[in-house]
Amino acid sequence: MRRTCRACALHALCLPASISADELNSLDAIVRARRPLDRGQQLFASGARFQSLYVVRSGSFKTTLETNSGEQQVLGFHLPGEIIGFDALSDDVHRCNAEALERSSVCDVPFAQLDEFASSVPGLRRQLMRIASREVVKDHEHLMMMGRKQAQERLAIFLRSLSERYRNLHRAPDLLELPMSRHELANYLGLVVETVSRLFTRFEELGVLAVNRKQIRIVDFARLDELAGEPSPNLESEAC
Amino acid sequence: MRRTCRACALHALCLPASISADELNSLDAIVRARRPLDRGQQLFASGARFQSLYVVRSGSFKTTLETNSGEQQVLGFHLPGEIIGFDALSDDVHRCNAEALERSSVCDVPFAQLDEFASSVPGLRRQLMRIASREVVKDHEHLMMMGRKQAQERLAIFLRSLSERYRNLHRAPDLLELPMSRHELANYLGLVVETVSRLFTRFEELGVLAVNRKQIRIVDFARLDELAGEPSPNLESEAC
DNA sequence: CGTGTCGTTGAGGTCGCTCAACACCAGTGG
DNA sequence: CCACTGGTGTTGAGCGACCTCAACGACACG
Repeated sequence: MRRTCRACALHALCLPASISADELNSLDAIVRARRPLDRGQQLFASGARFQSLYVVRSGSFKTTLETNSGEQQVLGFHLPGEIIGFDALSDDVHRCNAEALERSSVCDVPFAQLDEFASSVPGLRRQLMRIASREVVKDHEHLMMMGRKQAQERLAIFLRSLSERYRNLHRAPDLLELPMSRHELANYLGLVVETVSRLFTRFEELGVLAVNRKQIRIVDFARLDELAGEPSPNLESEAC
Repeated sequence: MRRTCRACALHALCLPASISADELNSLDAIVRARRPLDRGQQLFASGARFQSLYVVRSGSFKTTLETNSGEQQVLGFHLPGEIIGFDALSDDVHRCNAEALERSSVCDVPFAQLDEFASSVPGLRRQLMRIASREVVKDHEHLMMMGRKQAQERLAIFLRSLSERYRNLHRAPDLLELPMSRHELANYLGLVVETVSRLFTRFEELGVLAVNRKQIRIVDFARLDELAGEPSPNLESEAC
């Protein structure tokens, strides 16, 4: 089960990006495997002491934040190659919950050792900051979606972005197997589940998607872009 | 105009936190002052090449993201001691706009030199990650507000949080001098300006605030907490 | 088959948006 | 001194996108 970073398919997306072969071996010595988590199991909980960053190796996770009134806000969904836990670096306590959406496995990267190692490897140091920064950029886009977009655009933007992430993982970008429930998706989008359900129906009627429970096929990328509020340049709107 | 980090009042909040006196001098050699910006002037624009992180020294800034349809989303407001530019570390290009809300000054911290210096100073390295992580935590809270809170709660949460930041800066926490326009505030909260205006009126009628244009006085902190959706423990709601 | 979870659909209500008018203030120029 | 202007903030009326509530259908699991 334990494999080396070198042999890992996620190599280029992950921490090892842009470090040498020698250094890769040292990193391998730090990274620990972890027994797979089942659907619904927590990787860590808000308030827990921070020790490690986690890299999704297979499956998927959601991170959530609890309001003081007990509701949850889904902050993000995390696919293989993505790193979870950066919010905990601020004061060594996890600030959100991370939960497996399906049977999933992670690499456990003890931060103290990683930081120690990074001090001598500028490339790794840089990559760490880069990934933390990407988290910020991702959140900013999420914020823009929540603040300025209406329901239809939100779902379209989400599907497009998920498709893009699938492409980066060398999965078919038009065949989305949603790991999250409608409820979790709606929550992430700042909507209620009924609205999302109606949108899937509408998108199917428009010939943009083929929906079968959690299997979504994107039929018309150009129109999906339009629905996302980004009129594709090569396809003029019929109104003009 | 140019002052040292050592003499700076923001010392403890900023990058120098938890580094030694010697190291502080080295940091001083890196940091460059910059001529003050007037209200409306941009510190950097989205798409610009990233060279420096900026620390707000006086005044205040907003960061914004532009949608593809040309609208803006305000991502955050930045008070003295706060650091702007972390979103640019992902690929050395600024991913948002930063604009002065009033006459303001910043410290310019060239990142290449900072990173170089940080390699030999574990405390600084750690502090850099800490601040980046705080940015993530802040965005997560903003997201929760946008996703799960209604208008009244949003404004109350914002005012409470601003008051807290004032307290950290040793300013009176009940006397808020809002540097942003109603429009910018509404945008940040994911609302329209009319809604925010009505809320200020309502909060004043409720005896929670005293509002005079951009000068806001918090009259009743406990009730503001209630409006923020956090029933204060020592003050039971009159309904029970 | 019953039970529970999840997703879909319908009917009705409401919070916040849209649109429009007006108040307030500062700056400008006669 | 006042009129004029533009920017900013407030208020009112009406509407609509999304939420709420409720029922039902589909599927998994015992």
